[in-house]
Amino acid sequence: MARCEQCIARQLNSMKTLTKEELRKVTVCKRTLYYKKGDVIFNENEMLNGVYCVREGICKMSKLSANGKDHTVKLMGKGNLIGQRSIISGERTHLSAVAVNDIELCFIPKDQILNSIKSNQEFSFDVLQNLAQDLREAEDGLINMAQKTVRQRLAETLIYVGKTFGVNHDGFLSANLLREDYASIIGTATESTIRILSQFKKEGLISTKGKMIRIESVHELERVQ
Amino acid sequence: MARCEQCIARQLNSMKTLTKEELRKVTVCKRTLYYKKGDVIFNENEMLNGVYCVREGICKMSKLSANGKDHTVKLMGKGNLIGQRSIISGERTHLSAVAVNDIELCFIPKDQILNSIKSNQEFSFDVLQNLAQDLREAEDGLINMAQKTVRQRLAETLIYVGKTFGVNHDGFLSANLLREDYASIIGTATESTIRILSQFKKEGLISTKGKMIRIESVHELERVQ
DNA sequence: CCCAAACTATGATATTTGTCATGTTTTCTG
DNA sequence: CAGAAAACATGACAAATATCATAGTTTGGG
Repeated sequence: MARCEQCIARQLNSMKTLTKEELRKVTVCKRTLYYKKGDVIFNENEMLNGVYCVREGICKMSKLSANGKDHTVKLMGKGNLIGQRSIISGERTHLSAVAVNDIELCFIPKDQILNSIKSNQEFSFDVLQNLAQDLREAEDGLINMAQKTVRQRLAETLIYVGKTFGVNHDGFLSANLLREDYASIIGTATESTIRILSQFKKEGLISTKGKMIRIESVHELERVQ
Repeated sequence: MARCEQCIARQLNSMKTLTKEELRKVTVCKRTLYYKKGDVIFNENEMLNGVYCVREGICKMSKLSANGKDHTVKLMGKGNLIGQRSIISGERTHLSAVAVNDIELCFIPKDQILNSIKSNQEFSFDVLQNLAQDLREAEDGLINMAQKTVRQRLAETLIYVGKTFGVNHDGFLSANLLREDYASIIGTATESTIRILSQFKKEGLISTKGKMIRIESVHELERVQ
């Protein structure tokens, strides 16, 4: 059984503030789970029994709309805690979690988290700050959706994906997202995404090789109108 | 000096869980402020020294975009705490707060709030749950912006404003918002908002008298496509 | 109570984005 | 490695929404 004390993912979230004793308990009660690309971790409107800490891979949090399309609210990578909001509010999930590529998660029972929130003030405040950060990001996303063009949102998303999930040895974005995934994030049709990627390519802002995308000029992407 | 123990607004937010001793302290250090319609409580990118508890009136939280328009992320009414997120994260504001009509606020210094978060576990957890709720609302708003038409968003906003801020004796919405305010909330042009309100009027979903709006059928508004 | 300013209203037109159709390329699997 | 499925790509057209122009109506301050 892998020891949580040595987990890198933990350093990236509130669990970095857990005491040694709490970490020992987590090590004992956690379970490591593996999902394949496309697998559903949970659906909308489910009760969760714990949170999932991402150790490897990318997971998308999305909601299905009436017309059958889904919108991706955010991507979760190494260190992100999936289901944290639902556990705290005690409500059912309002988003589904789906593996974008093969992923490895640690499931931590909710009692463990809730107990630490109630007993460990430092942990509790860190969770509070994390939620405040998430809230800010969600509000900023809302504003982007309202005020920016599809072109601008796609440009920003490419930069974000590059910064957050990095690039491989050739400089191509490591997060191997489909055009459809990008469309779901920026809230547009897949065809529109493809069309704009073609424009970006013509304008020299990006280059592609198959489905892979390489950013050629972050600077110019930032200035897209 | 008004005593916080008896304040109705307090019952509507996390401050309902403060101890008598804490409330006494808040009563002493709080200041009551009055703003006129259009007054700015704070701008984007300011450091706050405390939170503002809405006692009366409505305040909009919005962000200015590059093209000079602003987008309203949410409306704050009686009991809402303005600036809570910024105080918790320790960051500057990312939204501005502007009075939509004449309002009365209580300013509470941040130390008072932060001390209670650190020492009062019940209060801290309640704030956590509030943030979780805010996060859910922001994410839902993001999805609505991406998936719904302007017509649907306007219909939902009218229902929301009716439920949240009530109606006057004639059944007209009490929150006396401008067409421009609605446009800013749903993320569209003022003209589009006016045009759709005219459609709703023709379809019998609402009626108007000057700038005032009365919902004639919540049921049908909910079904707008 | 009158007038200016602010707000509401509507038409004409432009722009953005979505939808449908169709073909090509890439990737996966036996 | 072949064939099928999935993903990518692009054109033509439709729909939604923004922008600009212009006019009517309401509201608040002197």
